[in-house]
Amino acid sequence: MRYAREHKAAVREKIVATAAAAFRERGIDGIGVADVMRRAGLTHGGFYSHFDSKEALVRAAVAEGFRQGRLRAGRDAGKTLEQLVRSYLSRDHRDQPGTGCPAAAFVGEIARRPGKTRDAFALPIDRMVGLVEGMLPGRASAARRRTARGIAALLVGTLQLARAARDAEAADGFLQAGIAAALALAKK
Amino acid sequence: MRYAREHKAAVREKIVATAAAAFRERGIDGIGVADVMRRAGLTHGGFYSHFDSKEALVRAAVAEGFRQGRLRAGRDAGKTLEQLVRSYLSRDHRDQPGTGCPAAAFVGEIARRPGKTRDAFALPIDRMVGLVEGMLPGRASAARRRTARGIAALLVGTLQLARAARDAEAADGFLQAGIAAALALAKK
DNA sequence: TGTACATCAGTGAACGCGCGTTCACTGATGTAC
DNA sequence: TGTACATCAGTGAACGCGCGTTCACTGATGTAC
Repeated sequence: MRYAREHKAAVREKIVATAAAAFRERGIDGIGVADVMRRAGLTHGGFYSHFDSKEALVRAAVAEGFRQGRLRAGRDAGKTLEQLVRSYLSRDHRDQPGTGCPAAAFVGEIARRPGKTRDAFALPIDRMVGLVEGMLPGRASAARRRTARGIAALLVGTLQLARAARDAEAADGFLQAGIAAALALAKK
Repeated sequence: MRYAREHKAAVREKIVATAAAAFRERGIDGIGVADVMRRAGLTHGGFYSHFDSKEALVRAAVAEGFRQGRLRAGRDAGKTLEQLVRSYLSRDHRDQPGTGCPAAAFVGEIARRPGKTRDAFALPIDRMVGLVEGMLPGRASAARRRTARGIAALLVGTLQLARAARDAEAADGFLQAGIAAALALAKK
């Protein structure tokens, strides 16, 4: 059946948004093309009229995840660093990877992906560091960027360890430790 | 052919050591049973006389990785925290994931693994935090453990971001930032 | 305005491939006599 | 000490399954007349 003018672009957007959530929840290799299409309410055969390959979808989904994510420049620019850190290292974020930070979700897999996929990851990471940097006191400098990178790495590492933890004490303990450490670094 | 008394245990150990490296290099889902056996100089059919399933090997390999790893209590207990941090966040460690820290290698995948595998990860993480804690100044306390957790998360996050980076400036920049941040946290 | 045709997003069966796992078999060595 | 047999780690073909990808087909709608 033939569809109206903007139908295709809307469907593509739906597939990308579905994939962005599914990949973050289950890992890139943990979700197949057919799974994504089913979640989007379609059949898998039509996938290749939207994308050249699964890897092309992965690239689009990584970018889309950062666009929605908790560290979106637009949404978070008005926040203080403390608000951002507490939101990032919240139980809610820990328990909802599908709508959470793609940096934490993908950082472990991304190094094994093709170059173009790695590029789609590297640029938003730079923006994430820049966002943190902009919230730090003082003027822009190499030292401020260094601190921002440290805080970004701390956030990503903490969220992952909290998600990996087996008991509530450890899972909450990492979140608390991450918040305290991030605030300490910000004040230096 | 029948083999001498301790042959089987030695072969099992070889399979586990091979898997511990291969899983860290390529990810758990990135390496198959047949790959591991081939790397160990065997054929895949014999695998199941050593392990009940691939997941049983994963558990053994995770534990083995921590036993060899850069944060082994025995090897690193004499080091200062600064020495440990500089070794952990070295270019060498970044570029050699196969012989590197299993915490950084597996933390992203482990949450999606069965409970027993997650247990095999959680215990060594506790030991890793304990090792860092023991290197911090002051007496044991909730605050000291919190700082140790923050430093552990920072190390893991930094190593992963450095490995994911696309250019040398970012890859080295994260390592430098992680070292500076870890030392700052330790001094607090 | 009404009709015939072209379009092409979406369908669902099928492809080759690699995965984890199973199994009948092999054959060097330990054990029983 | 020498011989026959049992053992069982390792081999390699085969299993079902799900993956990414391809393809002939469908049919509602846009376009041409």
